[in-house]
This record gives sequence, structure tokens and C-alpha cells, in this order.
Amino acid sequence: MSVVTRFAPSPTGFLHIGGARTALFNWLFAHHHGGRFLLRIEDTDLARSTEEAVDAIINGLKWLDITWDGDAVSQRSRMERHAQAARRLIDEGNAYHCYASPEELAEMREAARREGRSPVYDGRWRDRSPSEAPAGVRPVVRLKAPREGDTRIDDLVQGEVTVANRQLDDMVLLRADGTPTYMLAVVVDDHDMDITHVIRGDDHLNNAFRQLQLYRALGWEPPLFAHIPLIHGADGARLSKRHGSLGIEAYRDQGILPEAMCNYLLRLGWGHGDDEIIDREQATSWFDLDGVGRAPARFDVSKLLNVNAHYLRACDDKTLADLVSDRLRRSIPAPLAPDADARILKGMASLKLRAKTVAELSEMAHFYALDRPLPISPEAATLLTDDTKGLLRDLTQDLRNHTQWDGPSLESEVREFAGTRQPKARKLGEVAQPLRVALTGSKVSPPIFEVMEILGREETLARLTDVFE
RNA sequence: GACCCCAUCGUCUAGAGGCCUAGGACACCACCCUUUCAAGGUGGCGACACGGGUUCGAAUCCCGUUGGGGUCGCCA
Repeated sequence: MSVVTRFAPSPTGFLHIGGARTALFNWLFAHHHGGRFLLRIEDTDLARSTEEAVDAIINGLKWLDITWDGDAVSQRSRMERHAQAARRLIDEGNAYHCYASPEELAEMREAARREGRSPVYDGRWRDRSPSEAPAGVRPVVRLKAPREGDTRIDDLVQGEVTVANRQLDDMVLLRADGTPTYMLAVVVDDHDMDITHVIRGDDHLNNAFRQLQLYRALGWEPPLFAHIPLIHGADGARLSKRHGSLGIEAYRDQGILPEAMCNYLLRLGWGHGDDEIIDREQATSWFDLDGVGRAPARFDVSKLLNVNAHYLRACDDKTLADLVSDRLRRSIPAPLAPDADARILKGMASLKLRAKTVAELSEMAHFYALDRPLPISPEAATLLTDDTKGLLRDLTQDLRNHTQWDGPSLESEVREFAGTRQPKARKLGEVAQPLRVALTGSKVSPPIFEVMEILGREETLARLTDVFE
């Protein structure tokens, strides 16, 4: 039997970190076993599901390169099939109509709580004759669940978990308006889609028992379950918007690379020895459920950033340069310098060693993209004194006679200038820092002689002249 | 409250009875390198929640305590 997994988000918001990891694990597991990975949108909650959320989820998955086989299935489109399954259960005596009012239900729960019992429905309509039905009340359909014994699941991550059936009540299958509940829909869809492994957050662990009962009532072979721990925020509490747990696209906007995000997510709750940097191919061959931990993991931005820095360094210059040029065009109101793209590309190799995100990279590439006159940051401007401006004037004069314009030759030229052509010998740093300020507008930049080479003779001289004139 | 799950450095984890005076990574600190910032290199700080068992021997097995998390909807 070939493996079939699925990711089944409800489109009530963006694709968040936890969902992305669940999707990744499902994808990896399916591909590891040469199986298929499906996508199903659980949009049965008509009130809360939105088209925007569907798009956000799909775009997020595409960005992460988590591809699904076949078309995404809309759960909503299958409502008739779900209802049909419920009707069959009624016909076979495994489900029944329940006319209990919301008030009755609330009372039941309250009473149970008072008496220290699990707050469950007491099954009062289980065996009553339909003739006793109150007039004018539309019933829900409930599963006639077993009342004795235990229900046990053999979870691939959590191990064997057992719960007493009296803790579980007769769950609602069809609402009073005839629409299917989540419990019914998931079971019917997973069965119809031939899902073999249900890998999902462990907030569903308790649902698994009820779903198992449903599978049995329907006479279907249940899938294998794997409930993975949830991701928590840095404070150990459940991840929420308050923690900056935004949609996955927010991380894209911050300049996280999708490969880095996947690598980070993979290592969150899963380990393979001491390995840290694991690409998709390697992950596919290594991934298995027994490597998944059982304790919730905390989301740690600094590690994400570190992994991202790694992927940034490994990424090819052209790809990054395009990303950066794009960002700069959007963030800088004035047109970029004519040579901006070429300079950014040439400078990328050393720029990318210094950044943790594409956003930072863009920040650092700023000075390559801008046209003259270059703005000088306030703290950098403090290095421009009468003394250093004089120094730069002399250096510029010197450089005008220098024709060979490459990093190494410029470096030896400037070293010589600093050491021997000044009234008193200067340390290289005394010249290099003001030079850096003049050429980049900042006290921090890639190696300054490399910058000179990339900027070119004319631009370098012009930027220098701007400073002391 | 009831039920279920979990528990190794601040964080992610390695560890499946002796290989553990507990390993790696991130973060942090120091030093080296150095024209700045990084990167890189070297070193440092730092954990088996607690208490009982079992065993010649326990981070690893069992029980309890504590702590954390999850679920208890005609939401998904």
C-alpha cells in the first residue's frame, strides 16, 4: 500500500508557522515513502472561511515549495457525500436524532463539572423513539458511540494512548441545519481520499478517539495517526499573534529564504543526530516519524536568522541581487543609479556574508544603488573632520594618477599613501575609515577597496570630491 | 474541574541501562584574524525538574510529586 498524506487547513486565517511545519512533515513523509501528498481545504464553516485565507495558504505553501499532488479538494463541495454517510449510519442503527436543546446541553455540562465528571452529553435521545420528538425542533444527528470499554490509538509519535469510552460522548455528525460537522467530514474525506497517514498537530489527539469510533461505525479501515506537538512561543505559551507569530508571508517579507524556513521548521521538533543544515533532498531521505519529539518546541527567531544567514551565503549571487534590486526599487523613491543593478550583483558575494536576511542585505546594498550626492549618516559624518577631509583631498589627488582600478592595487596604493606620502605616517585605518564614509555614507561596509573597484574610478573620485568640496 | 500528552544547557536537540566527569547547534562572553562590519578559527559559560524505587550500574525502566501543554461546541 502506498503512502498518502494530506494537509487539511481551515481557511480562517493565514498559513502560520505551525501549519507550515505540519504541511512540511506531511510532504516529507509522503515523499520519503514514495507516496502522495494531498491538500484539502476544510471550508465547511461557511461563516469563517474566506477566499483570501485560501489564497494565503496556497501562496504560502507554494513559496515554501510544498507542492501537492492533484487539485486541492474543497471540503464544502463534498457536503452531500458527508450527509449520505450520516444517513447510512442512521439506517444501520449507529446514529440517531437528538432533540436536546442548547440549554439542556449547557445544564448537562454544568452538572457534570459540578460532580467532577467529564462534561459530556448523556445520550438521552439514544434510545428514544422518534415519536417522542418535540414538535418544531430540528434534530442533530449523533453517533451512537460505544459506552463500555476503551478506545485505543497507536499513535506513531505519541505511542499507545487509551481513553475510557465513558469520557467520550455521542458526537454530533450533522447539525440541525443538516450540514456535516468537522468530525464527520474529516473521516469521510480521509477515507475517500485513501489517506493512509494522518499527521497533524496534537491539539487533534483527543479528536482521534472519536474519529476512530466513527471509522468503526462506518466499517472503514482507519488511517495511522501521528500527532506532532504544537509549536510554542519563546515564553512557552501557545504561539499567538502576540508573539509575532505572523503568517508565513510575513517572514518572506522580512527576507527569510523559503529553504531556510523549511530547514528551521524541520529541526523544530525533529532531529537527525547532530545535523543542522539539511536541504530538501537530504530531508526527504532522512525524514521519518520516529525522529519527531514529543515535547512542544519553542519558536526561536535567532536560530531562524542563523539558518537563514547560512542559506543566504549558499544562495547564488544573481538570485539575491534580483531580490535586493526589487526591494530597493520599492523602498527608494528616487530612481536608482544607472549602474545600480550591476554594482549590486558584483558586490553580492561579499555583501551576503554580512547579512542575516534579504532585508538586511538590501539595507547594506543601499549605497551601491543610490545616485550622488550620497547621503551620509549622522554617526558616519562625525568622522569627517577638517583633518580627514584634507586627507581625502590629498588621497583623491593621488588617485587621479592611479589608472589600474582593482581592489588589490588600490589597497597597496592607499597603504603607500597613508604610510609614506603624508607629513606624518598614518595608520591604514585612519585613511580607510573616512574613505569608507565618503564612498558608502556609513561606518560599516564591505571591504573598502572592493567597494572602490565595484563603484569604478569615476564614481569613486566623484563621491570623494563631493565630501570635501 | 475532568480526561489526555509532555519534561536533558536560556532555546533547538543528541542520548533507546554501562561508550556520559552528558555531545552538537543557536544565543551569550573572551581571544585570534582584521581598514569597519561580518565571516572564519580557538576557548569559555551552561542542562538530565524533584522524590522514591528496579538494577552490580539509570539521563535512559517503574511509581509518585511538581511544572508545562492540549482537549472538553450543532468551530475546525
